[in-house]
Amino acid sequence: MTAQTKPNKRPTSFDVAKRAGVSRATVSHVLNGQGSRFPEQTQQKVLKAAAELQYKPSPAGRALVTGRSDILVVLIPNATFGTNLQDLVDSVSAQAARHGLSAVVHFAGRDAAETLAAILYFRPVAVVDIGVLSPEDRETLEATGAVAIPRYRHSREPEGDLNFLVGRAMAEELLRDGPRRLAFAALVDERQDPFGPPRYAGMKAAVRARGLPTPERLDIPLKLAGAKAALEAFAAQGTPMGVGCYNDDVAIAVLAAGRALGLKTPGDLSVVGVDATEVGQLVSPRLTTVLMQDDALMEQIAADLAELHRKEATQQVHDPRPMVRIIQGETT
Amino acid sequence: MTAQTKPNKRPTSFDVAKRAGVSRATVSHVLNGQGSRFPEQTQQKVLKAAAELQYKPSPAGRALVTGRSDILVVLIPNATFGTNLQDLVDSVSAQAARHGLSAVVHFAGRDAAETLAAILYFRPVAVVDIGVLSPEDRETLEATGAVAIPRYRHSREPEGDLNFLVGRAMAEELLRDGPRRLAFAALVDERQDPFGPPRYAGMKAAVRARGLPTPERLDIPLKLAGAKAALEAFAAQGTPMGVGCYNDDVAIAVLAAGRALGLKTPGDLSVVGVDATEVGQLVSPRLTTVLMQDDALMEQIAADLAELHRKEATQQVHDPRPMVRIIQGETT
DNA sequence: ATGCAGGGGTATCACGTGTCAATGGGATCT
DNA sequence: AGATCCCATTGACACGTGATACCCCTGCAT
Repeated sequence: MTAQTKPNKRPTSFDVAKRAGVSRATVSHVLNGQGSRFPEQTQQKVLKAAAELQYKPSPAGRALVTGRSDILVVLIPNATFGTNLQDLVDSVSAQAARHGLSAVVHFAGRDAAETLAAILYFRPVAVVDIGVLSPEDRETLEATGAVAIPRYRHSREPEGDLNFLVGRAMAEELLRDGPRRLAFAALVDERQDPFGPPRYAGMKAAVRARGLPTPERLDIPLKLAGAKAALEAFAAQGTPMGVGCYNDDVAIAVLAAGRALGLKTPGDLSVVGVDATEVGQLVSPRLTTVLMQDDALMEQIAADLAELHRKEATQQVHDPRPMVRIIQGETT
Repeated sequence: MTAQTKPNKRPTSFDVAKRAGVSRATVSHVLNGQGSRFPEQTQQKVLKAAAELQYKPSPAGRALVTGRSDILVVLIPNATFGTNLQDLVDSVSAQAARHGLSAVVHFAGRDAAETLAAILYFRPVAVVDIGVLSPEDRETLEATGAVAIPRYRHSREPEGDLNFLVGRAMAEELLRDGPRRLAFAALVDERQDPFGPPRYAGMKAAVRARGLPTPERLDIPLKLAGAKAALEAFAAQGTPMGVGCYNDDVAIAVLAAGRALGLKTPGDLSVVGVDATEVGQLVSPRLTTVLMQDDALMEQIAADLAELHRKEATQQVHDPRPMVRIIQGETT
């Protein structure tokens, strides 16, 4: 077989042009939305040929000439990857695919600079960032031409931040049946955690509004021994007490520690988690927890994504109503 | 300012060449390992210039000319993303970075063809696949020049599969104190799950070896009501019974269902989970669970990764010893 | 007949890289 | 001294695409 055998390569725009009987430039124009200048018949020829060959533009070629890839990075805080974040990833991936983008998940590392460098490597069209990047990082990112999503924060005030509201809701639930000593149970993990501080701040604000002493912060590891030790010092000051937890997993650890210390729940120790995890509703006692439903955030992300491949700037989504709801369990 | 202002672009290999006083071809040769042909002095000049400019080759340009990107895809089964998988991702990412590759996480979707297409889009150097891809998919993948990692399965026999061993260990633990009726509690989730079947198979094999009736399969949702309904039919046949669960979360659901049905654990209902989750050790009763420690798999992946940018074919790792260990809890 | 306008299409450049084939020059061999 | 060889280096091409500037042709007005 000396004859040239087809190396089974993916078709290029040149192949499409040949099949459609036009030049490669015409193909490029038609396929990139500039086709309105061409008569209907020509456009159809090109579209038909492209479809028949299952032509997909080469990402590398496109990236080389435009200086930007077709990649959308979804930046995930490394600390907590629960069902809700997974749903976010699924949703964003689906939307990205619909807009011809390819979504890529990236877990934020310990080192912010390293994380940013890894992202910049892809020269992405946009980065979906739900709180990992600092304002400076976002600025650096946008200086390269990438879009940081969501583009608008609905509020610069802490009171508008969803995680702040979560903290406040926890404190209010814990103080429902009267004043108690409160604490915030943070996650002990070397990975960075952007959500803990605002939740703690929310608790502190709610407590301060009632004239009660500032809740302290406990670092709760997800091991019984360590959690018990961490809770012991706080418990030694007397009961009853209430602990608002970073998430349901931490709440379960606090409950286990309380059990080991012989504390009654909710009598001596009441606990509130965050996330409304399935597991949290399956343990005994069933967890009281906070469900966050950030419709505004999701809508804003969807809107930003939709407006991405048009040139228009995104409008701020109309009705920002972050929602926080207490799921009543048996631990408060 | 009519003078040309530096547009602050990233340096190209041309800039490096200019600074080092050599040609661009020389730069490319030195930086791609072919530099042994050049005298030490020239290499140092190039390396120094590249370092000073912080030169990073353009992924797009490189991908365009080589037909392959610098991307390593880590394919994750969508069903279960626990701490262990996250550790795997971390480990692989770090190794990839060390070899100049960029790791990208991709969650397998429901549609296998779609997942494969999304992967192929990146034209990755390699894909780390711990059980999602079918043999045909792997073949398709490798036909494009990508490497499917791990390259070797240590055993084609089911007895060598780690998940099979997990199932067997669960059955043996459940039967430790004498024969009981067994069941496998599978995850009810629309997302695909590659690990459930081999675990179930392992249980069946162990049970059959003892001449006991085949364990049935229960679909356990992670909600109390649904889990209770699913367990009720099985429980109606009489006690005692033992349930091997897909993972610790399912095990917790089974325990909750048993509690709701008034079953004693471990008297009437004994339960074994998988993964040795932190939460599993914090609930009461503390979970008996199976810890998988697949050193062989991790070593194989590391070896494959290391040999990737050399041209050599990977040797099969020397000592394949998949390890499965029972963590004794209070549920058996 | 000549100029003009504009629709329809294309030649060509630029993007940044890896690599083959070729060049020049110095050293060695005959 | 002339031929040969090798080493260090480089020019040039190819990869696939988006976009700018240009050309050609037709129809119409002058």
